[in-house]
Amino acid sequence: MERLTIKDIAQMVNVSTATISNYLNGNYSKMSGKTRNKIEEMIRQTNYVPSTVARDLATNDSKTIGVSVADITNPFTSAVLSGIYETCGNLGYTVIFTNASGDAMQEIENINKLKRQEVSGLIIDPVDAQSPIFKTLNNKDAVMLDREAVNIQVDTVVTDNFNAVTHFVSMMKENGYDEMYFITWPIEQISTRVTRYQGFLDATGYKNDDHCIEISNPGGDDEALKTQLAEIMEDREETGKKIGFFSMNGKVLIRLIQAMRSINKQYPFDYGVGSYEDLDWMGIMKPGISCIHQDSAHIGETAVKKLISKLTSDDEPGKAQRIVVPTTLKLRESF
Amino acid sequence: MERLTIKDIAQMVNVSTATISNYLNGNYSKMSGKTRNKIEEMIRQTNYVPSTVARDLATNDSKTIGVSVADITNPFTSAVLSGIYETCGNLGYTVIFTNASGDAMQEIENINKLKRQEVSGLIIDPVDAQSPIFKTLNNKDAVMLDREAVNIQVDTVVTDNFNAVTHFVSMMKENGYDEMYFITWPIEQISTRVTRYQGFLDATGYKNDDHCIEISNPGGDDEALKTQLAEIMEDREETGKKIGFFSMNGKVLIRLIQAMRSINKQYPFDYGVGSYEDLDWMGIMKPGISCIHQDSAHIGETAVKKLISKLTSDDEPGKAQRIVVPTTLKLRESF
DNA sequence: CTGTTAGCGCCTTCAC
DNA sequence: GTGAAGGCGCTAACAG
Repeated sequence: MERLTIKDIAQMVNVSTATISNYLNGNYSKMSGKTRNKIEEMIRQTNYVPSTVARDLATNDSKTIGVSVADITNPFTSAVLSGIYETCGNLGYTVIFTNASGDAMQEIENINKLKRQEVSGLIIDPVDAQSPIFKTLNNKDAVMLDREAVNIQVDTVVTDNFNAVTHFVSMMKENGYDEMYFITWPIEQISTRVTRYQGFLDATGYKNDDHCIEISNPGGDDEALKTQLAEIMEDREETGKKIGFFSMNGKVLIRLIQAMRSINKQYPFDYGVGSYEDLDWMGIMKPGISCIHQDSAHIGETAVKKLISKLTSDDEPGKAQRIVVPTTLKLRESF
Repeated sequence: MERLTIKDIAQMVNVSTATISNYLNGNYSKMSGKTRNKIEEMIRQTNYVPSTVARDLATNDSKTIGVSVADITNPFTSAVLSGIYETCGNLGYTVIFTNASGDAMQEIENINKLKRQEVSGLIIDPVDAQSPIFKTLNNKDAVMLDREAVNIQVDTVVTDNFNAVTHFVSMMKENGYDEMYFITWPIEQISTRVTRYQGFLDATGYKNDDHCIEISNPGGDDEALKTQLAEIMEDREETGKKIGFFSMNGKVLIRLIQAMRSINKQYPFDYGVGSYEDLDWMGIMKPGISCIHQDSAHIGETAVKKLISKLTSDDEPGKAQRIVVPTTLKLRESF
């Protein structure tokens, strides 16, 4: 993919490679306007492009940041990645990206691979924030985001899950819902799920997990869910209580609505719903879905800025920080 | 991010760097089992990782493929990227990724940047397949996908847009739709849009563009669309014709449904709809949306395989090929 | 202003 | 089996 070297064009212009190098690095003060012009001309003519790998080797700085994402297929992730990419570009960094596809083992491999690539820094959207691999990270050159470890070792950018959910669910309660349910993929210590659930508990005041419905994420059939929902709804008919559901994310919401539909229940008449995550289709659903919106691209941007500021400063980073990014509410007609 | 070098561990084990290098490259036949063990042990102890950039420079082969995507935010794109990433990983390649965010200028920059990075090969999901930048590509080390140029210069992996749409729209006609409309973002010579539209024309037999509705993609307000739809629907009431719409993609479909709803029209009663693109929410829409499904990850996989087969073969690639990937239909209740 | 000269970390003959 | 030495393309002092 490459051909000419700095030496070639040095010969052609009849100067030393050092001068070309200086030209390449914008040190124009170190050469006459004349040679500068000649170099410029020659580079255009020959279509010469310097080798970044040689440069990286020489400077021992790749100006690339390695990214490991949990699952690129997730809309949240691609938005984050988009923010990361754009911000890196603005700051003169390249991104090399790896995808764990939701597999914690793959994630470990990815991180090792990135280290081998001599990236200047790491941004990680973890599958498993508790993975031992993260203990090997240095807070000087890494940032994590979204899911967080219980004792964070590196700066972590997270969404304001707790307050967002507390606020949202409180609103539902104010709207007269007597009984609320939190529906989610298995919580499994995953910080985002845990925190959203805590927000739910905080708003509702429930002391046990009777109002938490976990569904398996692979899909599978939802018979168990249907019967559980049927019972809840039946109960409602007897007591006349207004009941509401808060879904941990868009995919779970889809499952909920499908299951409800199969037992002939419609929101917002038979039940109220709200969801974490703001997806475009939520606006065109029969009654629109009220939800919590997080600015995913901004999360990526924040992570990059934090990382690069650490990379370019020479004082030690100190204790790992938790950087929280706010959310906004999108109120529609689903409750 | 790096510390030890090959020299360091050579000293520690008391052999030359060449031996270490041989070890690193699996040339175990070139050393005694004893030294091999010592080296292995030392590498584990010291946690030494060889520098890829030095290796790349020395071998002049980076084993990384550069990817330029049109817009990472598009679900199609992230699925493709996921396929690309996975396949590259299996084949021992790293991917470095750039995102044009739908901007043709940015795309040009990205491609130049990738070239500078000395990638072994390029995979491009173009914003503008006609961009002059693609004339600079070599069919030996590049593959394009999705959108294609009128005269392709490099192998291009595309979806079977024409047949998919022809087939789908024909089915709608068979279901009794007397009049069909194709709704789309501005076609603007973009091959995927052009081809889908041609499939539509083929199925319907329309000779002019009276049944093509273009909407602007930024969003904006859809007043024009609403009045246009209102007229069409009014006409329908007079003539009693059954009318159907085919949407070029999921986002356009959302706009269509929203506009229809604002004039109080519901599918499948007042009109029928179908769409290109299969998104998860289409299954939970009031009546489910019938659509055309494309296996995006498979497109990425196909592109990678084609590329790597070219990179590793030493005969010239010859004329650029068009590789078409099939689609499947998902029939639900929207028409 | 311009050229010389060491490296950067690894690979690869080519002798020993 | 092992080591010495040159080189990959570029940068960064240091001289001149």
